[in-house]
Amino acid sequence: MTRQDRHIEVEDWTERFAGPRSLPRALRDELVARSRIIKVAAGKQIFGPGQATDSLLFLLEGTVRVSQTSESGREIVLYRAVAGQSCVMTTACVLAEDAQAAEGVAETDVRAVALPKSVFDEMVSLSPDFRDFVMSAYRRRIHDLLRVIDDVAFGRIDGRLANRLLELAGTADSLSVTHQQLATELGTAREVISRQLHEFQRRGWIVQSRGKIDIEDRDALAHVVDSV
Amino acid sequence: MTRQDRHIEVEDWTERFAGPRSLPRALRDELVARSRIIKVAAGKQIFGPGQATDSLLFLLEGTVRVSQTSESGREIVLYRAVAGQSCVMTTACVLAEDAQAAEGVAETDVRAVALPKSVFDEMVSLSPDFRDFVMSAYRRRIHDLLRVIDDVAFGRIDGRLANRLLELAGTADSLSVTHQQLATELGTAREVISRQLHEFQRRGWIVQSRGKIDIEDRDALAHVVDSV
DNA sequence: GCGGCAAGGTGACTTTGTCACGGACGCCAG
DNA sequence: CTGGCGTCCGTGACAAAGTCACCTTGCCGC
Repeated sequence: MTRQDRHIEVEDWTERFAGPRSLPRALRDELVARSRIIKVAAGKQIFGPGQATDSLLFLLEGTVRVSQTSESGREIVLYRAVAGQSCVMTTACVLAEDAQAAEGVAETDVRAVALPKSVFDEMVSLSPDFRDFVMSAYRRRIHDLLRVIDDVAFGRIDGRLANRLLELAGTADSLSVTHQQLATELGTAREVISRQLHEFQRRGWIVQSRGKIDIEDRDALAHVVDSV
Repeated sequence: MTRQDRHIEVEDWTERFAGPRSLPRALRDELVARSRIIKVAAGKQIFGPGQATDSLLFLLEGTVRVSQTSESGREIVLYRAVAGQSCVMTTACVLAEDAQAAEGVAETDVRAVALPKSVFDEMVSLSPDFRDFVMSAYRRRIHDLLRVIDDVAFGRIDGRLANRLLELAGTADSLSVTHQQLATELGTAREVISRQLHEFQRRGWIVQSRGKIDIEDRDALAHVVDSV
């Protein structure tokens, strides 16, 4: 990456995250010097237990899946950080400090700004906009976690599964995913997913093939989601 | 409360939460004028859906139980904010902004500083110590929520119940609590709790009477907690 | 074609949640 | 004291979800 490219990137992200109004020129110049743009290939772990990071990541492109693994080895997806949404801070900072079993994995190729903690602190103190951004990021995460708790504690898995299928598919009507991956999404066991998908297929809502699911009846699936 | 009392309170809490070092005299004086000490009786709701608050609470005395209720009416306790611990900010701010189903209830009589949002923002921008305090409060909450998710998704209820019994009892070996209350703590149904307690009693770990549980064998209960 | 491996299927069983009761206890009015 | 009433708790039958063990099927490289 040339120096010019890098400068362009920085101009871009400081305006996106901090707001041009409240970020003094001097501070921005210092940020140019003290941050760097990193790329992570799809599938790589970005943060996780036993991996102390002292920088925070701000997504420019790609999505990061954040999940938690229990002692017994079972896993559940907590949320996704998606570039382009309002909230693009991976909570590396939060989760890395607990030596918890939370980890973040790049789901696609990821491009992000790595901001050292010291710089982060400066920005928080100097830029009200940046501060708002950080606060709303935390709020958003807590909101996501509350949703997970509600689903896991009170939701039925048929509805939760139907929901994930529609979410993961987006506008497409076919998605490549294994039963095990879906089980991990929902924090349950593969057999449970297999049985539910079998039932969905029996009803003609989906068609399964190895590692792939075709959605045949969106409305029926959507109906299951909120019938719960 | 006399003017003198009030001043003492303020001296007290600003030093506790913001650190004397980094809070300018002028700001502190303004805080004296712009905050107030409130009291809440045990059992009263402090924040909840449909109750917009524009001030934040910092606990001086008492404990606040924060729980979430699903559409179906089932409830689960998310965490407790306890005065005297490092983290005493109720997340009214966070949870109130989502019109979510999270609510905070005073478990004991509560005394707290009510800080208007505008003053909160000023303090965040002016005091690094206060900022750290707020950040670590958020971290702590997220940590608590991750624990809840782990328990609900992967934990067995016998272990979770034994854990709550020991937590709620503290050092006492008797606690006044109904099966329904315990069910709410764990986000499950009363019948489930009744059956488990029946089993605990059969094994001689506890003795039940109406609305009351006597702990007979702490070690056995503690062993169930981590056998899970 | 074939060996090996990951994906998926299945049955038996346990644990947890749901539903519909009914009985027990405390408390207060008559 | 007695009859109601509300809360608390017990229980059985069932449904939903998770666990365990083992099997089959499709796929890919050789």
